[in-house]
Amino acid sequence: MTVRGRPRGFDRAEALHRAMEVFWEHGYDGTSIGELTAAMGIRPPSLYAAFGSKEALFREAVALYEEQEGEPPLRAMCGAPTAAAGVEALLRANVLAYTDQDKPTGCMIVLAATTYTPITAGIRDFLAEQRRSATAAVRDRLARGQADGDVPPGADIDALAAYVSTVQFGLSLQARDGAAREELSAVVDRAMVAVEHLVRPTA
Amino acid sequence: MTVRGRPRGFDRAEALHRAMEVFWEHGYDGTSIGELTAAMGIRPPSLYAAFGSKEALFREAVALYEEQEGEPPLRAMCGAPTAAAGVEALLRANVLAYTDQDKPTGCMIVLAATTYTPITAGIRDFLAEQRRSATAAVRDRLARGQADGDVPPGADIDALAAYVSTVQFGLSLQARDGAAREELSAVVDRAMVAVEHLVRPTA
DNA sequence: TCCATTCTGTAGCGATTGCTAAAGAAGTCT
DNA sequence: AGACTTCTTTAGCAATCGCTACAGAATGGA
Repeated sequence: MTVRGRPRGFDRAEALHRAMEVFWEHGYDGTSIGELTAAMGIRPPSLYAAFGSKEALFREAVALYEEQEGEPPLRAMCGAPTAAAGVEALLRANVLAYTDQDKPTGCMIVLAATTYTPITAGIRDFLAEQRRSATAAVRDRLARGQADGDVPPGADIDALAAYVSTVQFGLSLQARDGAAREELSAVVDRAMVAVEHLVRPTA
Repeated sequence: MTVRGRPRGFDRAEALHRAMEVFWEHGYDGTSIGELTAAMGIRPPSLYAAFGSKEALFREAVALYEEQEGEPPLRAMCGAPTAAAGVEALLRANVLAYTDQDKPTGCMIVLAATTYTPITAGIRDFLAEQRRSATAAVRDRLARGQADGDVPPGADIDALAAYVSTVQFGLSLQARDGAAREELSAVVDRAMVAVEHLVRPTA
C-alpha cells in the first residue's frame, strides 16, 4: 500500500520540530507563517497541506513538546522514592531544562500564550488545560505518597499541588527574564522547605 | 499662560486609564489601536497626538498601573512589623488584587508581554526591568528585617526575594487560568511556610 | 475680525497578517 | 505511454496592523 502522487519533499517530523522551537521562543501570536516556513524550510502551501492551519500546527507542536520536554521530568517525579523527593526531582529537572543553553528558556506551555485576546482564546484555553493536567500529575504523585505513607493522610494535596505548579510557572518566567541556573536552583531550595515541612508527619 | 488652539475634547487621564485596562487584559501585542481608540472613546489621530505611539502609551499605562495597583501592596509590605509579615501582606494583597472581579485577573507587569518576538523586545525588556525592581523591593524589605533583627544575619535574602517573586509570578498565571481566591490564598499559606522557616533564628 | 494654533474626523497609506488559487513537477497506476 | 494523484512553486488574495495626511472645527491673541 504505497502512497500515490508526488512524495513529500521534506521530513514532516523534522519540520514539526523546527516549528516547535519557533513557537516555544516567540509564542503563538509572536510567530508568523513566514517565520515558520523559513525555519521549516518549506513554503506556505506545503505547511497547510501537511498541518492544516497555524493553530493545528501549534497544537501538534505542543504535543511534541510535552512528549520531548514534559515527560522526562514527570517520569523523574514518579520514579522518586517519596512524593517530596518526586516533587524535588520535578522542579530540579525543570530548572535544568529551563536554563538549557541549546533551547529556548522557560516552559513553552507556560509562556506561549499568556495574553488574553478573544482571537486566540482557543489557544489560551488549550494551554491552560495542559497546565491543569500538569498540576493534576503532581497531585496524583502526592496521593500516591499518601498511599505509600510518606505524605500525611490529612495533608491538603490539592493545595500543595497548586503551590508546586505556582512555583513552576514562576520559574519559567524567571528563566525568560534571564535568571541563571544557580539562581533558580536556589529558588527551588526555598520552595522545597515548604514542601518538606508540609509532608512531615503531624504537620 | 493659557493654552492656545482648540482644547482637547477628552480627559487624558481617563483615556489613559481605559487604555491601561485594555493592555492589562489583552497584553501589548494582543491590543490593537482600534481596540484602544474604541475603549478610550477617541480616534487614532487624537491618540497619537496625546500619547505619541502605541509603545509610549503602553509605557504610560504601565506607570499608571504601578501607581494604582502596584504601590499599595508594596506599602503594605513596608508597613508590616516584620519582614515575614511584610512578605505575607504583600502576597495576600496581591491575591486579593489578582482575583478582583472588577478588574482583569493577574498582574499586568507579569502577563502583558511574555512572548519573545524581536519586534516587541523593547516592551519585554521594559517589563522585565519592572519585575526586577519589584524583586529588589522585596529584598530591601528583607534587608530591613535583618537590620531590625527579625531576619537572621546569615539568611540569603537575594535568594529569598527571588523565591517570593517566583511565587508572585506564578500566582498571576494561576489567576489568569481562573484559579479562585481561596485557591490562591491556600498557595500563599504554603509559600509562607518556607518564608517563616527561613526567617526563623538559626535557620 | 482675522490669523495662528491645536485638536478632531475622515479616509487611507504601506506593510504584514493568515491563507490559498492556479500551474507545474514528480511520483504510482493501468 | 498516458491518466491520475499528490506535492511544490509563484503569486497574490482579503483583512488587519500601526500610523498619518489633510481638511474642518474650536479656541486664544492681536
